[in-house]
Amino acid sequence: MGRTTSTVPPPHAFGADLDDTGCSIMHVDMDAFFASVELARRPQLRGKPVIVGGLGARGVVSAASYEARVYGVNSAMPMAVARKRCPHAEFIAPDGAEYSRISKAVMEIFTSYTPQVEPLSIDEAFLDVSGARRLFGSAKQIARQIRAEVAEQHSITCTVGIASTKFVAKLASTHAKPDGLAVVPADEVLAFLHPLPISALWGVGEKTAKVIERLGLRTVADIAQAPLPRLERSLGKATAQHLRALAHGRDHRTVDTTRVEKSISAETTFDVDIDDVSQVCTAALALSRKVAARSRKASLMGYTITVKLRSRDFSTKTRSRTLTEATDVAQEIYSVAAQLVRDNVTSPIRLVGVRLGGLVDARSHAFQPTLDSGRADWRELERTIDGLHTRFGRDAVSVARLVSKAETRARKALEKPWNVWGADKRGKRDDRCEVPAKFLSDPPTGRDI
DNA sequence: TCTGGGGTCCTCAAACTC
DNA sequence: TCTGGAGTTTGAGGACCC
Repeated sequence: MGRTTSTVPPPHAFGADLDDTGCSIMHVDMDAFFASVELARRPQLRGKPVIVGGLGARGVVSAASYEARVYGVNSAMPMAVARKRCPHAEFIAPDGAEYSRISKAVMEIFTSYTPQVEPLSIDEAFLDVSGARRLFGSAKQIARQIRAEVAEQHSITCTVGIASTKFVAKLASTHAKPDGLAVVPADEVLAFLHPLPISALWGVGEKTAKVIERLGLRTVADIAQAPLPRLERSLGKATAQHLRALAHGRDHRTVDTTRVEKSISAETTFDVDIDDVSQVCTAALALSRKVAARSRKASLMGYTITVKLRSRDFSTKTRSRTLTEATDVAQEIYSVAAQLVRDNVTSPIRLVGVRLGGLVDARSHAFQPTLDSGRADWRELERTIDGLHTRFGRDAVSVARLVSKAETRARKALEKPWNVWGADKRGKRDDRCEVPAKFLSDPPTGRDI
């Protein structure tokens, strides 16, 4: 979200009124998306600097309005720094559900012009409009209509880059921000690309830029002219060939509407570093539940469970284990994650994460009950809890270990079996959210639940 | 200034298989 | 049956993206 380092646009080969013949790839990027959504629903804040991000001790900026950027506030910046630079800004915690809702609605506008839409993240997408021209006009005309519709329906602005390839379209939108439209004509691609710094290339971040600079290369033109073996020695074969192709304006990737998720993860950073393994395990339990619930919602199961541990010095350790059967059961994910945590926590931890990888479609992948009959029971229980969360909200049911003492006290007054296992308050079994009979008479036990 | 969270992809080395 | 080499798989770490 606007994380790309701003570079000086080349003086030529780029603009809103240039020839778009042969340019059917569009990159649409919402401007300061999270901040714009907040401004749209709180118009009284318009004109004020708005900063969206984690408000905790270790939060960072997720998005800053352009008024805040004037003060040097950018995304990924520690919130403490943002507060110093722009103390009078409006600071808002992110509302992921609302951003997802608006994102979905905006993507629907895109698909009303072409089915060839590849969402890249919550706030940007590639569109291939080659098949939409007869109906809606040139790429530029389509871009203008899309921008107008997004602004009219959601009171937020977006920027569109149009080019013959995805990479150049993306660069064009980066340079046209905010609230802009830019075309890079097919025969002007090299004139547009070559003056840019190496960091403009997709895949060149801080580390790679340093390696390339050590070779004495500064611009995209330098990469295009450098001997390939020299690049390969420093960057590895794949990266060198990739960057070299981009520097020559070659990008054969098409707009891909069939991207599938490869992993589902959740992580959390503690307000203070934790050296108590059991506390790290408790966090891992909450993360395992989150990952499992999301994988069930997406009808996915995974084979590989990875735990990520970040220490005080920011060094990061990942440890994984691959199961013989795919799972979407929190209890299974957690039992592996907890073991990995216990085996690998040797110093205070600032971040713990849990990832489920090796994903397969749960609908075409039969769940394998093992000799341990509890496996199917746990799955059934967790599916029931999913239903309760959908109907009554995420606070309706939780795991005792994850409920704070204050909440526990508050719940004492309501402490009846039906409050825990999903029946209604009159004590009747809920026929729409069936709870496994086993757990009504014999709730699950175990060290961690 | 002190660094979130959710992802993907690449590289390298070790383990495994043939 | 043992052994070495080549190819494949897996795990770990790092870099990058938004």
